[in-house]
Amino acid sequence: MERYDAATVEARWQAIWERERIFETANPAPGDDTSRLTYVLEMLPYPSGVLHMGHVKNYTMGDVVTLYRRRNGDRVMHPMGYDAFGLPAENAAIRTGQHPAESTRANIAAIRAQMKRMGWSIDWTRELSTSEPEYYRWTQWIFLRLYEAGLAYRKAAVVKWCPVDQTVLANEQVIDGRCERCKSEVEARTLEQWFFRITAYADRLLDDLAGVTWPDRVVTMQRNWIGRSEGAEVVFRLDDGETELPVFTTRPDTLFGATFFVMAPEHPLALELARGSEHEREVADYVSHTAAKSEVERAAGEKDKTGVFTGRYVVNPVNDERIPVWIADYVLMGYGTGAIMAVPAHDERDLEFARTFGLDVRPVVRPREGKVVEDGAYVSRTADEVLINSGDFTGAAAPEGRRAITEWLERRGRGRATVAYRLRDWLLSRQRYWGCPIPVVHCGACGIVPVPDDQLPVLLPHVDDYAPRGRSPLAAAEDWVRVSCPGCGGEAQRETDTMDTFVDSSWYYLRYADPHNQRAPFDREVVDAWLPVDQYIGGVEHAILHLLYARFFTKALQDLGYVGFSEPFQNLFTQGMIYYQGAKMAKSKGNVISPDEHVAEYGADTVRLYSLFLGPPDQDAEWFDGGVAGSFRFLARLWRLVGESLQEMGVGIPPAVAADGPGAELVRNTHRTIARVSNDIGRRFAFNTAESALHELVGAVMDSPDATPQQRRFALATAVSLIQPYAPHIACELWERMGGERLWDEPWPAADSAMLGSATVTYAVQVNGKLRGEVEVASDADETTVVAAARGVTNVAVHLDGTTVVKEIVVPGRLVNLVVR
RNA sequence: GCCCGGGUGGCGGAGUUGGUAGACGCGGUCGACUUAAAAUCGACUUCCCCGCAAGGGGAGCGCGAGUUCGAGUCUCGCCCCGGGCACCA
Repeated sequence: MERYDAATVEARWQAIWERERIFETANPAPGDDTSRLTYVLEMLPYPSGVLHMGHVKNYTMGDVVTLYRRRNGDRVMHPMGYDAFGLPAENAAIRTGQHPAESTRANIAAIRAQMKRMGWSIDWTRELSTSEPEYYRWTQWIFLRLYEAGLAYRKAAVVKWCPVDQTVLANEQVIDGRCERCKSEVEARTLEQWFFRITAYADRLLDDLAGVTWPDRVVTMQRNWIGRSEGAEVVFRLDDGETELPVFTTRPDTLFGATFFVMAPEHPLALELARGSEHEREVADYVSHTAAKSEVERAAGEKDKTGVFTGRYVVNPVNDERIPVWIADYVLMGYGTGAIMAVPAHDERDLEFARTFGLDVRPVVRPREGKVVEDGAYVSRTADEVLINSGDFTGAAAPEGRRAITEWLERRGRGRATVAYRLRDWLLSRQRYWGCPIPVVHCGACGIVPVPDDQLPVLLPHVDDYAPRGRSPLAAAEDWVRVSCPGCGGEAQRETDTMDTFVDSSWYYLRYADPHNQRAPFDREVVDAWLPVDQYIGGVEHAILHLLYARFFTKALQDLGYVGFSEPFQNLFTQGMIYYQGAKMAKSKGNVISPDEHVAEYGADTVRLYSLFLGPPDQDAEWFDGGVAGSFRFLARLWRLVGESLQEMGVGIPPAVAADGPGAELVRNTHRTIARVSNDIGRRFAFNTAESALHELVGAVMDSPDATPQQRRFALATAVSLIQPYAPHIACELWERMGGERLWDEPWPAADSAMLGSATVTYAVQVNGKLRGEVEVASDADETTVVAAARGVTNVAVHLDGTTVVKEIVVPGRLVNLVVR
């Protein structure tokens, strides 16, 4: 047989697969059995350049799962698309002068070509791009449905502004006070912006995590992000006797320990309180000073407490005590009510503040056991505490005290049990060009008017100057902005902000199911048949943003009756990142390896194989170029061995062969390999060790010259069959040469459980836990026989000499340990 | 500070319910084939000690304890690396 030439083999099979359209999976017809419908999905790429090795690993993993499941009888949908709107394309466009629509189109074409060259079994009839009007028309449509439901709303708010990208950012896109993308410090601005009311779903987003099979750390990250805290709202009254100032606390049991009261500088009443008093100037200075501080200074800086006294007091509802009101930036406007009761005896931050400004510290709980530090202040973490200095509640255990005080407040209308969340509403407006237009019109007479469905899509106009200037570049497209109001017909303006890209990717997995629907984003019956996604695969960097937003969309669409399920992704697998030369492989780091060179040198099968051989798929891995050759050698060896086998016995694929003669072990080994590979791919997601098992099997063929040609063929044919999910081109080629047909239609090999064991087993023999020898016995030998054989091993006997065996431990099939004295 | 991962040869990593640590691959050394090289095939490749050798002994999975006949794996206390959150009341 000629030498293995990947390029020829791969071109041939890719042509066959395309001609036979084997990657396409039609939607179920009415009445079809839907029980085997399976949806395997990898996160769609962002077309800012070509694919790199991280993508290769991601999509190869999805392809292995897809091919494996197909051969196990599933009808698998495996689609692909492009998350094509967004800042990187636009920023690149500003640099290069190429319009984002053009660069995006070019990048998509390049990526598509790469994907086809990799031989991934993608159903191209379902391909979509979020920047195409056929897609974003429905993004707009969904926005309008959320708007009608009150889940999209507009409000003026202090928002995070990126001065470089010249746009607002969602909370989730601010990392340590810096823009997630360009790393510049974000600023605070007050703007009218669009929000999605994701907070309305906080509890469900939290509770439904129990029903999905996701990595623990992703679940934990989402939980922390939502940040649910149970506690109470306690209403303090200002010394004017009227103004009510509620606070949120998780520790109503410490209410008697409140010795002062603190409001955030952004609190609407902050300036009001000191007006006309001697404190007015100081308070005003402090408020404007903290407003000028950047997020970075405020968040990452020292935790030194600063603040000013307002000269005002509030009354503690539980004991009518007057306590001073301070303004301090350690209280955040965005959480709870923007004001707190300070209990310095039992809260670190309050204590630090009290010490800085000489305020009272009054302990009101005491641990049943344990030390009380200094003046009785300590930060409590245990539930085992008792109330002290707390009026009628003194002596109660803390949990009871908590309940009792909350009820007491509730009865008097001075408070109630409540829940606070860290999660904020999702700010979706962006003052940028390359995004989905928000389909509303601003009319002087009617206010905000949604664009009627029959006028969708609101097309993104072509503008030549899309450089950001703090307002959307769309505002410059005056002809486009000017529109007649759909309500009154009067003169009106289009909304010029575009949507956050994460809106586009929050529903794409639904569109795949019904990608050409012209009347609706998707048909409910179709999505209900396919979804939730059975296996979602992507980078862990999306643990919060994308996954949280997509879950929110699914739940909102369920409530509106458009889908019949509440979670989009039943099983999630997060792959680790690929490092190269010690850094994350990323375009911004300039250390991106494209698969193209390696594919040109060794072929797609080799690159696919090596991308999953690097290590456990959920862990980060270092790419190193030298390793690719090893995967190629393996395929070339398999190729050669099949060639030799063909010379030896011609074509034929034996369904099973007997385990007898010198090749018996090879046959058993083959069955064990089937079991290992199936378990590793199907259950463990251990793609690297499945490959190792196949290496071993091929090695065993070379080590078994005495096996019969049929036995060797059986082992080789099985190896070819098992390698197909990883290296489908060479597998199909060799399978065909051995006399098989359409390997992708062949059922996945089944291991004969009777063949999994060997005729004999090797026992390790230990004396007092130390390995002293090995002994081979029949695998059905009983314990007595095994122990006798173990004692007979020369080196074991030496170590037993002059001792008494007090205990014999036999682990069946593995080891004997003789405990001696 | 809190919450997750991770730490095993020269390197990437195996080690499934506690049971022969180092599978598989990379790299390296030696050998076969070859005029030669490449390719391929074979042997060796954790460290130390004894032995010409076959073989034997000891140590060893970040560090220190513990449980156990037996610990990379379980428990406790630390150290280091990576990630997430971080004044969230």
